[in-house]
Amino acid sequence: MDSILFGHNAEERIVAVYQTGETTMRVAARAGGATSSADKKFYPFFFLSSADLLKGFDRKFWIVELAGNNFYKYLCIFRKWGDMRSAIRVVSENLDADHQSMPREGSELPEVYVKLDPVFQFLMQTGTTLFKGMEFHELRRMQLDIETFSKAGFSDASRAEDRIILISLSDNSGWEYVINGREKNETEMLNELQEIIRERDPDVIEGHNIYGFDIPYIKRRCEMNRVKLRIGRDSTELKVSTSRQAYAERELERISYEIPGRHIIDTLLLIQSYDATRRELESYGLKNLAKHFGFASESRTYIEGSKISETWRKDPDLLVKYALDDVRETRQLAELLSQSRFYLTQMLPFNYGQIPGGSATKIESLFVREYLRKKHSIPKPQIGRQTSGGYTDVFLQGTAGPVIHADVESLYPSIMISYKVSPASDELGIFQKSLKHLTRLRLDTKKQMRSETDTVKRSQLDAMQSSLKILINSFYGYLGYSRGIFNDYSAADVVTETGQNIMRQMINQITSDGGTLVEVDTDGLYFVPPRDFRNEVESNKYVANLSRSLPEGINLALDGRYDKMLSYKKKNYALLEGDGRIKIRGSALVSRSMEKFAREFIRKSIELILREDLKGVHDLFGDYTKMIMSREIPLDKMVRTETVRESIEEYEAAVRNGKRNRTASFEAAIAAGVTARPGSRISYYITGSDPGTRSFQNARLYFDSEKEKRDYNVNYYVRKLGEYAERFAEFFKPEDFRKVFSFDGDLLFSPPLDGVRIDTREVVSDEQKVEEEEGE
DNA sequence: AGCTGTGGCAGGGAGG
DNA sequence: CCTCCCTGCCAC
Repeated sequence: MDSILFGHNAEERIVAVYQTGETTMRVAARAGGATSSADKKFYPFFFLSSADLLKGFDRKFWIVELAGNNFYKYLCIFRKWGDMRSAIRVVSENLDADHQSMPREGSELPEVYVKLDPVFQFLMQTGTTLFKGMEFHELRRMQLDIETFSKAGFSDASRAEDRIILISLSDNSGWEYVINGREKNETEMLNELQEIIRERDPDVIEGHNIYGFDIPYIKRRCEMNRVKLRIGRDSTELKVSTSRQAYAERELERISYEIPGRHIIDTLLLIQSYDATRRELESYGLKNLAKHFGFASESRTYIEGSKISETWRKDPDLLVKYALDDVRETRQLAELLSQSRFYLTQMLPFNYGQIPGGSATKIESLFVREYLRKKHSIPKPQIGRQTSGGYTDVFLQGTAGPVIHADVESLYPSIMISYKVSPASDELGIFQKSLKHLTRLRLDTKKQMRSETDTVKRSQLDAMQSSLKILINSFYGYLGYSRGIFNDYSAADVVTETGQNIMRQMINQITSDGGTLVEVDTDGLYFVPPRDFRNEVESNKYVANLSRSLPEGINLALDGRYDKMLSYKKKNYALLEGDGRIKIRGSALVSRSMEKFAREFIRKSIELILREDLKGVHDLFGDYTKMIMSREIPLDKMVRTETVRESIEEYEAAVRNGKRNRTASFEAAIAAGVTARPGSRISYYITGSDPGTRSFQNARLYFDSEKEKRDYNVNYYVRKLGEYAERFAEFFKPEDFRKVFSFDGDLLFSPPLDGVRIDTREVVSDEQKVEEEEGE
């Protein structure tokens, strides 16, 4: 490569521009990496296991020999970008569809391995990551939102009579602007948009569902109006790259957009990954999110999607206000969700906006970049699997208190550092080095954060330390990751088994001290402390004592104290906090797919049981029975909502082949003629009157507008209520359970509950079972 | 195109 | 009834 001129100086943050002889390439991260030509993938660099593969093409490549004993010993770089069809053929033939897929027993991995981003960034930026040294607020972020007019009531960018009526823009300096379709025709609007983008020169363009709606819509209208959309940093056009993917017997086309020299951030994607673990959001609509996060302004203008065109005719100024509110909320949402991604960009060899969702990919990119820098060969994945996991046990079923929750701080990372666990293939020792470095960096950042008084700086430091935490916690998972090139299953087993031993040691200690264990899961223990250690100060002291018995570098910390705990089964329990609040954990007790009435019933029952109000539980059960029988409960509370993992086509094929059974969710969707794709949420309820009905035969899809229909199967749901109540049978003697969970109907008197108590019992823990077996 | 792991509970259908 | 097997959701 003759010269590399690369981006991100203060004035012009083009990602990379480089020259190879007579050809100049401008690269915006991945787009330059993988182009498609005549169905042959074209990769500018790749790793090789043997240099022989490219014999005869010497003029076309640079082949860099890498040191060490790992599988891929050569790095290959194209010298020129033209005329190399045959070379590409050689590469593609060795690069079948499996080149990055799971290694299988008996099948050899390809001789060619592609890992684009780290190599790219290494070559482009000589190891310097994007935005290095910058603070989030220095980034020029522009928000964009369009409103469209449609006679038909829904937007279709390709329809001649539809058009863009408003383009609202804002940026983080507080600037706001609306390009108004009353004054300009669409061509003028699109041209003005380009002028503004060039003039204000944002680093980032943000929007809610901007990939799914705004950009493609603008792009299509530009084509129809014969306007070139030159909004790249060097006035190049918006780039569209399509990739095909064979999926469920048909081809899906994936479209992605790039603005050379700028970054696109879609807040919809950010919120999806935010909610992936939390699952607390009802909807991903901008207005709902603004309310949820508390930045919806009180004077916010709300207009229903279907009323946009009508409002445009009747009250265009109102629509302008509405459009501005949209960009303001987008700005705040991005502010909240994109900071940690910004700081990750400074650490990882990825472009902002292209940071991968998966944590293993992030870690691996660090390794590959480092190996490249040292010109060292890279390994291929191990075949096999991890065989052990976290230690989980329950010792008590029923109620107990007061209860302490203590957990080993960063259990797996601490073990990996203290016991020097690292993958066998890591010849350069990067795993330990980067894990230690990132851990130290995080501790420093947290310390700084604690002493920082300025709220803006504090939130920056918080974003930084939380992105570090994400990275650090991924190291363990990466060891057992089947597709990780540096994976090492036995190292993963060492980590989990060491963790198990540490937890067993804690359990034995607490028991011999006279404490009572309730539940243990992976790195945390719930227990009633020994008699003399029950108030806050003493609890802290006790946990500190326990911690001292652990190996160097492994620390136990007090995480919480609770007045009472209701222990149901492993990973399923409820906690009563000092202030009266209740936390419920576990899919058997809280689940988003569960009918709302059931969630309510379980939550209320738990609350009453924790407060020892068994008469209350009895009445509650009676009330719910009555409310179901009289259809007093609206339909929306009887609905189950399930997320499906397959399309209807895949489902039907699986049923045909006997690979799976019919299920209510799919049958409801099919009966209603609704499509379902992986990830679709299907809401349904059971109709008819037979209580023992097979649910898939009587499942009906639920629509939001049908709340008042109430045509649900009363008998089925009464039975269902009984099944939910069955969960509580674990907490009573059988005869007591029958007294508490009985429906009095027209009886004048309820059965007396005087002698009824919560029956807390010891569970034979897995540990004891093992001991018994050994004793035999 | 992109994908971190194991452990555990519940429900439902099918078949014995 | 019971067991097996699958799916979905969740804890960590």
